[in-house]
Amino acid sequence: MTKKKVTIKDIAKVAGVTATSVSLALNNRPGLGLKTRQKIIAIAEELNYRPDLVARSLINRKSQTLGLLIKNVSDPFFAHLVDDVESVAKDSGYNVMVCNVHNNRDLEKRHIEMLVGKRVEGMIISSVNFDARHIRSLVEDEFPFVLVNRRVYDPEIANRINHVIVDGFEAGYQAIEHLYRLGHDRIAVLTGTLKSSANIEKTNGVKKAMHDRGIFPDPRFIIECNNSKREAYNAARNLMRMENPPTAIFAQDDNMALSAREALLQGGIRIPEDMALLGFDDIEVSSLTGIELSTIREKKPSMARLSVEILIDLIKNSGSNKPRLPKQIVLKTEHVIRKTCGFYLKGYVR
Amino acid sequence: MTKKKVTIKDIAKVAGVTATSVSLALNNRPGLGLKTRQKIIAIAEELNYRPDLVARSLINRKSQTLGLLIKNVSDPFFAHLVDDVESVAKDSGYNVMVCNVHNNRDLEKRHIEMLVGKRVEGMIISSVNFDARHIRSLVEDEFPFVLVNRRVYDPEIANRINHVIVDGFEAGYQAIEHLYRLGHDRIAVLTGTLKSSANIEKTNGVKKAMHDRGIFPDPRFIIECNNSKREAYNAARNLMRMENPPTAIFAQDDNMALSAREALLQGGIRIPEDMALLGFDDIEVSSLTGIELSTIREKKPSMARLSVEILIDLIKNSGSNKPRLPKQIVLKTEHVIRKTCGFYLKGYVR
DNA sequence: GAAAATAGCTTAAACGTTAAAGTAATTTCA
DNA sequence: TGAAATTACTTTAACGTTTAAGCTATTTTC
Repeated sequence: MTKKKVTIKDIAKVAGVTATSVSLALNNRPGLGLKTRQKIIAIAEELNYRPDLVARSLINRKSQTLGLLIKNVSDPFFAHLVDDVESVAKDSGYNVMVCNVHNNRDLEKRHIEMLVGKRVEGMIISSVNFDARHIRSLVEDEFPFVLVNRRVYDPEIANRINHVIVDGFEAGYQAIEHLYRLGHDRIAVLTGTLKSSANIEKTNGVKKAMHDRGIFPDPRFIIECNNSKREAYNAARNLMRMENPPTAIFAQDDNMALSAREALLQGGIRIPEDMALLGFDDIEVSSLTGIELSTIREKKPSMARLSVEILIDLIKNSGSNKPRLPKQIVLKTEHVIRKTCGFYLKGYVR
Repeated sequence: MTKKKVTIKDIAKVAGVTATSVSLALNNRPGLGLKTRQKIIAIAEELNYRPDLVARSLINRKSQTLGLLIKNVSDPFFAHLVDDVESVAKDSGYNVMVCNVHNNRDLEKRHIEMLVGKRVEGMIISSVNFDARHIRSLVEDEFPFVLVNRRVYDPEIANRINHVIVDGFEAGYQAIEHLYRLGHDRIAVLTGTLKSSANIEKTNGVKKAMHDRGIFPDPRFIIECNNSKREAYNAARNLMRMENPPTAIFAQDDNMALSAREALLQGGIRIPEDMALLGFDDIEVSSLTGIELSTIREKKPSMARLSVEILIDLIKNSGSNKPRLPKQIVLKTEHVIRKTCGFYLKGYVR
């Protein structure tokens, strides 16, 4: 059985003082004589005392903890986000509770309630479905949070929300432009979940770019793959088997791109000779020799860093009631041209 | 400013009852009339009440939370571990707090204290340096925890600790045997941190296998790369530039193997023709077409699943004081033969 | 119809900590 | 020298919940 925890009272008893004095001593606060102070500290050390952060949280309404909601950590994009968020948060003395939400709206809601219940001081949310109700209640409660890579359209709250996103529209637009200039006009797009603003906007950019260039794609070319590897794999396999297949695929994240790549290569399709491939995110794998996926990535400073900084600022100022404008940051993207888009094969042809 | 939270007392006031009644109603416990019960629930709903889990934790000494210590989540091996642990834990109603420890013993200690302070009910530790003091104090406090992929040698506590590990010795032994049978006797080994039991044991297996086969490796062939990509990259580059280089490299994790691969390929070395390469872990990337890293992996059921199950069992029974033998599980490994070890090139030659 | 049981609620205490206010002894300094 | 200030501590209450025990009025039992 777990041994009984040593509390401040146990120390007090041994030291012959009151719990308050122990608290003062251990927290290094004035109002106590040097001798008593040292005695208390020694006893605490001796008894191997560890403060109960739960009790402390309860009384000062702080937890020194941030919540982070993501899709799932085994996706390298999010893993990297977690890492960055944690390291920036740590510099300000915050711990991070990570929750995997798995495209499950109900799970997201439960996790948000759990985090609020655990008194996290703020949240970074990178998982939210764009019309999520629960976000609204966070806004109404004036709970500090920042959306990352997601935005909310709900007009009643949209301009009260802090977010850090990439310019998905432009990225989508330029993706198509890039492929178009490489000579493609039969371009398939594997979209992420269209419940997420990031993917909606990329898709809008894609459509606008196509429209501007007079491309009217086969509707079967725009496939919602929900950021799922399996779905992307299947979609690519179906595409390549069409009687009149596309000549390029733009996958809205690198995971899907790599899965499509597997499908194509296994089907004997050469990349980029037979099919150009363009991803999004520039996860680490994409740069490996033999993979060399052409892709698009956010420019620095990272969404992770920015969002934590905004969040902490938000928390710090959440006492004051001067209304502050929400920070809504849109990061630009940049192309990382490697081998799979075919640029190095033939360059731009138009 | 964050709005004031609705508490049980607020509900009580509105309902004209006492806090106790509210608690009874919301927790669905007997001792209340149906009408009052319904009224209270309605009001709670109305006020958008969310229980304060901190207060609840304080009183029932439970947090419904497990701690998980890993090196860092952006390493796919650990990301996968996190994912598995979380999903198994969730099935039993536990949340998971993940802490990245980054090879930093002090950080590990602080994280452990934080987790204990936050009253996690148990921990899964996959980060610990084999001689870590802090583990000892967990043992002394009879705090429930399970080591994953790590074991502790300290004889005073070694047989009181629960762990789930892979048979590193055998894996290391067989790695060398495999390469040897493929014709190699100049084999370099990129080890993980030798502060971790997992790597120590792999290395012992390696040495034994070499010894048994009369191989006395150039000491410059055994390189501690600390599971670092950069170090593995540099090590591989140095190896290939030697006047009498090895003909095979065994990297003790796939990350290092892939980094070594980069170095070799960039240096014009063909894999496996000029240099065979064998990894460990079988992370997802390793199977991608064009990578096809030969590697070694744990057999199912996964360490993650087993460890959570053991931990939860431990927690459940931590009230009873019948002493239970610690569970110490050693998983076998299996080879995943792909292209980089050269098996498919020439098969075993001895 | 009196004793016993029950239903429906309340009171009080507890979890481990911190904050605010209070008290007694000591020091300061005009 | 004596009022004011300071020091070194203690007392009390609070954070939001749960729980054991208590109370009262009603119902059941035989």
